[in-house]
Amino acid sequence: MTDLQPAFRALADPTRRDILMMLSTADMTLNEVTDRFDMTRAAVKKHLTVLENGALIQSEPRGRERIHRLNADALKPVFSWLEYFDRYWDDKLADLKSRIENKDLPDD
Amino acid sequence: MTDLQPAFRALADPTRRDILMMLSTADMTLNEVTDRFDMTRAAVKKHLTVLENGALIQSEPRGRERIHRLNADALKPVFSWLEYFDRYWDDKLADLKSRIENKDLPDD
DNA sequence: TTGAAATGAAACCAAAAGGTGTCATATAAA
DNA sequence: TTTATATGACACCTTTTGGTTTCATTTCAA
Repeated sequence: MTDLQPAFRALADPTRRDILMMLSTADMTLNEVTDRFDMTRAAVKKHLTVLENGALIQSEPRGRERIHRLNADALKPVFSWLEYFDRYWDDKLADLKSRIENKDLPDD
Repeated sequence: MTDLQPAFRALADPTRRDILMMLSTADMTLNEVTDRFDMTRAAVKKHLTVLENGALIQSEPRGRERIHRLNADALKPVFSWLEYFDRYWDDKLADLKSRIENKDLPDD
């Protein structure tokens, strides 16, 4: 089984969750991410490292820059872990299923 | 909106995730939880406090004991937060929906 | 080719986290 | 009513975390 710890660890910080949200709309360089926070580039760099350790993002160099990209698939094991508990929800599966089914589906 | 931080914080530790799993099968006292870990009662007590701060468990005294119970509903906001990202999954919604639909449903 | 820009990396720091042991208090039981 | 049990609350310790500043390296651009 996959080691959930690096991913859960990465998700535990609000700044890192914000970064994930940001990267869901656009790939970004370190400087671009830093511009959106009130902290130093070095601090943001550390957050990106933690996210990358959890495989929640990937990055590759482009010239002197490095592009950071969301890797949403790495959230699947986390999602699955949580999913175990849905059988203990008061309203069970109903509301989750309805939420999922009301999304703008791709082409199925 | 709900403050996700206490819940994500609580989930970040593997011992606490184990405790949640344990409490999903049975309510337990502090001593009962402690028996299943290789750490002191005081340490387990702290974990229970963090879990309770995230509302992931609830507790009430019973005589000189205190019963700890899973509160799975508190995972819903976490689940919802993660759910945002499923649109970025490679295989989109297909596998999640199938997993959910294959559970032993209650009575619908 | 020289300077500016983007990142990497290290040393350092304060606070938070995860543990421990000890003592106090409340309740059950002999 | 003693005594044992279950928990609560501290004080304390070490490691991790989240942040900083500083310096080095790589690459683009004038």
